[in-house]
Amino acid sequence: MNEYLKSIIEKVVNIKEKVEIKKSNRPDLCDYQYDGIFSLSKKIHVHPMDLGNKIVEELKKNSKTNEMFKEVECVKPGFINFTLTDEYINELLNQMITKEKFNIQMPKQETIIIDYGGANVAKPLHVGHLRPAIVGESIKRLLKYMNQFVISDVHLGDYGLQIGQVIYGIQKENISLENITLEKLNKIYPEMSALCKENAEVKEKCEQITKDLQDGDQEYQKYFQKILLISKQDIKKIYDYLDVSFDLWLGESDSYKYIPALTNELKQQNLLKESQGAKIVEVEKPTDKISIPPFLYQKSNHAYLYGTTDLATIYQRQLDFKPNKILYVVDSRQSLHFTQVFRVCKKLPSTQNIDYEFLGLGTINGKDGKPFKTRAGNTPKLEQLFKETETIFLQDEIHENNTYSQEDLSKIVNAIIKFADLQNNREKEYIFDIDKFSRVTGKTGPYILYTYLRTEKIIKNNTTFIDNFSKTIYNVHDRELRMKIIELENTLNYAFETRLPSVIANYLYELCVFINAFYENNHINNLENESQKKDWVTLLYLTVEIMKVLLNILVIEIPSKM
RNA sequence: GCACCCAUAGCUCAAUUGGAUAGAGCGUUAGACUACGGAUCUAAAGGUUAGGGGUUCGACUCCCUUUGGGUGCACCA
Repeated sequence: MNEYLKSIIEKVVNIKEKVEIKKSNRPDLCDYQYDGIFSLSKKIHVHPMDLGNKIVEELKKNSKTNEMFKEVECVKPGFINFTLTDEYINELLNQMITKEKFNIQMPKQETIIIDYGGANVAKPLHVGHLRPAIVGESIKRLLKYMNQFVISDVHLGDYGLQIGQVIYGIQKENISLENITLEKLNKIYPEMSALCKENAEVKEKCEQITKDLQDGDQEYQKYFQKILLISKQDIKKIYDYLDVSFDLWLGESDSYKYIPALTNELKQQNLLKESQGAKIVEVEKPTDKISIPPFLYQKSNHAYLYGTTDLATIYQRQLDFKPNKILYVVDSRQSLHFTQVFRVCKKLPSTQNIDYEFLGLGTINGKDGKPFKTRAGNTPKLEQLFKETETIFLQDEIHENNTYSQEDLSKIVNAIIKFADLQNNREKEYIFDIDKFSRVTGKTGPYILYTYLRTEKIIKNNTTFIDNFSKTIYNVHDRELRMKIIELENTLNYAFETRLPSVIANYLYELCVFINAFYENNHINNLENESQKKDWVTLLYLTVEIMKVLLNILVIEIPSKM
């Protein structure tokens, strides 16, 4: 459609212009609109109304126009309105149902590394880890669906001060290597973290342990390996529950062996500078309006920092995978840090050709608008949160006579949490209200699942009917649902470009609203007209296929019942 | 102190990146079940898009400014 209009416009005005037909926001007037007339008319000094009419006239000369559009008109300066013919809508739907991936045109393939776990070893996953996991997994699936070659990396925080603190705690309490357990780790970390804040001497000791560990101290390495093993198992358990997976389970510690080569390259480029005993890289540009502080590469005690490992990790990835892009799905508060890291990368020959994207996440807040805490004032652990969600969901009297398998329950809990999270723009913070999210009415996971299941039931009862669409559309609800389905390509492309799973979540919700309206007003089982029945079953079949794909991108699995 | 982000219906959020009359859910009010899963559907009420100025044919969207919130600014990650 865009290409077609573009060719006509080029013919009329004789200049090349990006042409995009948008979905109309005046559905009473038309299905689609083109609103670029004003800027065009300014360029060639013609009145917008005259230009609009001229383009419409040219369009109407072409027989293709009559096949596609029932109406093409310019009723107001600046706009051309398009209304599709039923035949053309059905033609598009037929292509969606017969061709692979709904006949969506895919962007060109690139190698993309996506970094989104960010869990820290030695502490249990809490609410703060929920968003990076869900949003990251969803973006990964979206990119894969859009034909990208994607490699995901959990990038564990496993070599920082917290390890030094935990090792210090273990030694202090005389725990032997084989007696280290998850419970003990979960207890020691917060204790030592607090202790370091009030006791400078202890903090210094922990820093020294961290440094020695990084330098390869045998004793500390043994502890580290054990902690890593225990902690990874625990982290994996939670990610498994969330259906979140990674191609690479690397961490900060894995990047250490690349630091010498990285340091070499920095020296070759003459980028390392001394400052107050530490080594830094200046990242400010002359064009900057604000000042960006220098990137801290190495501490004055010669220990490395998370920025160093971030750089070394990029260096490693560049060697292993030659990626076109690296995406970071992390807390927005890390924005400045990554600006610094990316700027250093852009100065180094081996990493400067990679595109870096910082995909920031807003925080999850409680009902009071402050960061989400339990009643006791702690950040809730994810395990607790899942259990609580389950309880709240089952409390609704609707479920009184229902029993759910544990498998279905966990799928429902996942749907509740994920749909709530993903429908929000990832850059903004949002209020976590589990009572609201668990409700079966409204814009919730359960509503989506309910819609899916009742629609799928019809198809299961009528499978033999699935076929191509005839040329007919039967009523307004029917047409609205078909129009919504046609929007799929635009939606996926937009979500892909913006890296916003919320675009998909919102589309899916709107699709459900149209399905339910269709469902209520059009009763398939009573139909005597076989052709119409076939059309409608086929329509619902296509809808369900689309829902399956979108739910998968949103990391939501479908339970056997609701 | 400097910088960045945010402010939209009573509440929680949209608005395809500058287009026509700013849309949903919850809540409120009024309707629809001898029908494929009523956990649904059909409607109504609810707005000076925080205030003020500017750019533009056109501004929730861009610029300036005031107010109110959040966040970040070198040896934590």
